Amino acid sequence: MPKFLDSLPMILSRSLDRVMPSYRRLFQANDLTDQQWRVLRALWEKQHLTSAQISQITLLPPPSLVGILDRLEKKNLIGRLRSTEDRRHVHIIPTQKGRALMEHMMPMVDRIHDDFMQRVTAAEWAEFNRILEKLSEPTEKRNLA
Amino acid sequence: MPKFLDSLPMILSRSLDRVMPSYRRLFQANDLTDQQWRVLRALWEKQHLTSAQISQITLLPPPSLVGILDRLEKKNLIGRLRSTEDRRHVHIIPTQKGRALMEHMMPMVDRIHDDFMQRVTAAEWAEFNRILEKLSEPTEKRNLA
DNA sequence: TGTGAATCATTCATATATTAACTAATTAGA
DNA sequence: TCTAATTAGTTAATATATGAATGATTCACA
Repeated sequence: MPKFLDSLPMILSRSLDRVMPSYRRLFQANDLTDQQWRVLRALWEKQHLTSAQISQITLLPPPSLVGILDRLEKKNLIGRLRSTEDRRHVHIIPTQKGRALMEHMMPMVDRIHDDFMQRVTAAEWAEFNRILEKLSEPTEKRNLA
Repeated sequence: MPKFLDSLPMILSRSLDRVMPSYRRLFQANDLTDQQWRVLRALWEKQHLTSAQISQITLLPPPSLVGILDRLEKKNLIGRLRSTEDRRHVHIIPTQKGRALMEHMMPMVDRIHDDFMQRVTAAEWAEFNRILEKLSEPTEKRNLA
């Protein structure tokens, strides 16, 4: 008798609802939404990404990404640059101001992450990821096994 | 060096993105959104809930719930009934049509859940829940320990 | 017993999610 | 080489999320 609250979607949603506020306080203090930070965070690892790549990394659907990039551009945190080789691609590049904000925030974001990690052992974290992967592994991949 | 994609929010978001499509196909076949189904699902266990109770159970924020209830009411799946004892409360009750839809869908929703559960052992599922609870336990509760 | 605090549902403004469709640019193949 | 199929980014329509504020009630309690 699976209870509603113990279903996989509800468990994951509830955890997200509990985890996000710690991050969101920091984002709001820097006038960013969760999603806007995700885009900057993706650009932290690689300063030169196309819109499609950012969508893949951040899990933000392309139609949403358009508005998010618009607002980041309006705040002068990123720039859009249409590719010359393949004119369908648009390269996203952080501005000076964007890089400065990222450098300001990254240590605090890492700190929040570390605080969560301290709640469990390294073995528990590994086990958690292993089971979650089994639970949510894409069906296509499963059929190959 | 915590990588972006391995952060708790991204891991949970990615899993949700992978799990939801299985459910969403069923919801769409019955002309429901994820959130609209959540409300009906809550009314499955208890056919008499106030708006605030539904918000707590479903994790749907009150401002969102207003519109969701509006649309369920327009589809004649639920009814709103203002309480006589405390006129601030609004009781939400499934209609005949709503109950019929719930009874039609519940077995299939349970089936999807069971399919996910078959991916892991009972021990793994328990361990998963235990670790996730440690990871996302509210701060207030943690301070009491 | 009156009055400020708390509660419930709601509205408002803005940002994002979802699905379908559309445009411009590129590629694949007959 | 020319057209059909693909791809990247975008627009459109509708639904939901988030945070602040409001209106109507009810509660706490001096």
